[in-house]
Amino acid sequence: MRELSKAIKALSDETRLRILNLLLERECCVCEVMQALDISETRASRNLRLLYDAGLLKLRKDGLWSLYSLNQDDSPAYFAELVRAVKEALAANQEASQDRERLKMAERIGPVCARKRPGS
Amino acid sequence: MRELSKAIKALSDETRLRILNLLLERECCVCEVMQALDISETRASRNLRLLYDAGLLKLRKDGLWSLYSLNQDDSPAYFAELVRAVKEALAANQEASQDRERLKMAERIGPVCARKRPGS
DNA sequence: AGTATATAAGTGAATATGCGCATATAAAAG
DNA sequence: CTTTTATATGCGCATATTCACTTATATACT
Repeated sequence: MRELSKAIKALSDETRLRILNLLLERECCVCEVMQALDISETRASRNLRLLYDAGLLKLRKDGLWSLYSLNQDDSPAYFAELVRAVKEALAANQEASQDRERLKMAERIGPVCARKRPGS
Repeated sequence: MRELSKAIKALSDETRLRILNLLLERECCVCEVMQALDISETRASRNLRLLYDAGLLKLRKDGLWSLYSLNQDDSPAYFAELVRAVKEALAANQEASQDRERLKMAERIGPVCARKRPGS
């Protein structure tokens, strides 16, 4: 019960729903998330970590990059159901689809460069 | 997005998951919830109200009683998916099934009498 | 009207959450 | 070893959440 409420709590925040929305598209590093959502590095990192700690994400390191993706393997079966329900809700959502569009423009260039980039 | 995160937030608390678990069985009044979960009237009432405000519950009045039940009609389609996912998670949960057992013993007798009852 | 009772709501205290700023960590490159 | 850079984290502040205690509502009964 504790584990379940923790996972749901992790999903109960708008920033984290937007992050999950991105990761439903593909694996992302922190700086791609901050670009696509136009949020600070701290905020992206913290919320990714929180989703990870709840057991919803996998983490893979590649040099300096931390690559987060959905954990679809070694998590309780009902996690997948929760994520599926959220995915369905986000599919029709306008803000979510804008974020998905912006993710296509995001580059794996690090937060320093990302801050310097124009727009969005 | 706001509405979605609000609904998920409503589900992200252990007390409210336990309440939802009861309402998946049947319609309940406040004092049945407080008996089955062994919590205070204030706590039961407040958390039922919160689930109601999130759009997850229906409320029906019968004299002094407030009867809450799952809102399966006029709520967004993805609400049903969320609830289904939670139901699946609770089905296998020990504490949840204990609560369901205790609900069978609960009576519609009002919080005053419920406080006087022995046990649980 | 007056009383009993099921539920709701105001208030305040303890705790938790979300975020930015500054700093730390760690891998790569020079 | 030093510097650069992607990410993580300690700290503090503002806000939100949760709960119990108390009081208010409102229905039913006499």
